[in-house]
Amino acid sequence: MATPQLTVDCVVFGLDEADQLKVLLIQRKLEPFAGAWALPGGFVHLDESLDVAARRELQEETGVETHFLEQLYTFGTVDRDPRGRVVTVAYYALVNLRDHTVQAATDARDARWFAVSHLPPLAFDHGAIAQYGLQRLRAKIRYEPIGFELLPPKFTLSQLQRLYEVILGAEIDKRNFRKRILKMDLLQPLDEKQTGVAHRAAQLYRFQPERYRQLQRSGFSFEV
Amino acid sequence: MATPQLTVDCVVFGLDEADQLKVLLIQRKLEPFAGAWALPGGFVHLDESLDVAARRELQEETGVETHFLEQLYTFGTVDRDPRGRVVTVAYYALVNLRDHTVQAATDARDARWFAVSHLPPLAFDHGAIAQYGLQRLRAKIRYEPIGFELLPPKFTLSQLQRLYEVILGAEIDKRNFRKRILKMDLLQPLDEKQTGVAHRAAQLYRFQPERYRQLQRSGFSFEV
DNA sequence: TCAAAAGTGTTGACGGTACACCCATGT
DNA sequence: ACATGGGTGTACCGTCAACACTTTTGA
Repeated sequence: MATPQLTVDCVVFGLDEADQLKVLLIQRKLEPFAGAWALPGGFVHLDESLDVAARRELQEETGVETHFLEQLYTFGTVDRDPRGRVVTVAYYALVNLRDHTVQAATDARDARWFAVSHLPPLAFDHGAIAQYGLQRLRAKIRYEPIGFELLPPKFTLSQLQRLYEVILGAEIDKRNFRKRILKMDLLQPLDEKQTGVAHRAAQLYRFQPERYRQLQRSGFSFEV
Repeated sequence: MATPQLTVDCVVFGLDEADQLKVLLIQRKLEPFAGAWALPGGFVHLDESLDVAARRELQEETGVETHFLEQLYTFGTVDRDPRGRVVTVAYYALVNLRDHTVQAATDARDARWFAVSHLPPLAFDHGAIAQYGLQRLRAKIRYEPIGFELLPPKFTLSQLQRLYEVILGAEIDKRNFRKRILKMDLLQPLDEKQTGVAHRAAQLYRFQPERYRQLQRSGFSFEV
């Protein structure tokens, strides 16, 4: 029996040096939509699971590897691909952009980071998929500690706060934010401070995933 | 290029007369898993979107039509179907079971309601899918007014409270529950009372979806 | 010495939780 | 008259939001 073809697509988010939220796009070489920007993705092979396919396509098309990859939604309207019936399982990923900037910028495959607020027109229904991913990110960052995936392993509380402010689009009170976050006991203060800044150096912290899982089991729920 | 075949499956929830949470299953006629219980579902046609396919399969296999149908997750491990590579887009649905009891029970296709706490062994990975659906229902019922989909159009506050107690698995204080729910201004008290009960007749209410959408736009968020 | 961000406590308002008794109805 | 669930108000406590000044560092 004939059923639709199946692809995966990835909405990859990163924070740039200026704390701006970015999405990773590739420029299509082939028709349809040759020359247009699109989400990285492609057909699912018969011998790989969906998330393996998503990671493979992301690696092949952009060189990016990510720790955090989660299924977003499956898009399956009849006319979303002019080549015929293609259903796509969309994923979203969070990466520490500093690790990837150079690779993506110099990449022969022409992958680039775009500010979420200034995405170019996208191929297929990828514009809608990206918006959906952003919506999910905004919702999920409030009740799961996934923001840390966008930061380097060692970060300051101000970096974390700016991350929340950018993604949620709202200012947050510094003292209250610090109290809330530190009270959760999820961050480990390191024996290091920020260096090379023209002001008082900030304490560096590390997120403790093990601690989070432990707290989760005892009924704790993350809330920002 | 060969890609996986695509099916849809539905986890349909209903509340029975004794306020027990039930799931609708069908008994398979064909191999693989002939004779085993399974979620209603089947292959996606080339000319129908995913949610249309889900509704069609549900209707064909059980006679049930539902107002509330939402995508759950797409399951795509390589070995989940012995026939070959099959990816399934799972949906969950909520129905007012009283409307469907007779149909399903007398249905030639052998569809039956099972208590969520006593599901038989299911075909494929349908057991895991059903559990995932239950988890989603438990989470979502707290922050979106979807519980009403499980009740008749006219219901009492006690019915609603029992619904929450059964699904969340916790007792709720009657006075606080009523205050919270009524304060939201989502329920319309009707000019009718419960009849035929051996105690004081309860006020009947109707959920106002229009009102909810209106409140949503002004930033209101449902919380129970 | 100046600029720029780090760091730190208290108070008041509000919302949530705990809790017990009388009422209406059918048998 | 009795059994069964329907319906109602208050007081306390804890949590969250608002808010401003001192400290450290490099230029």
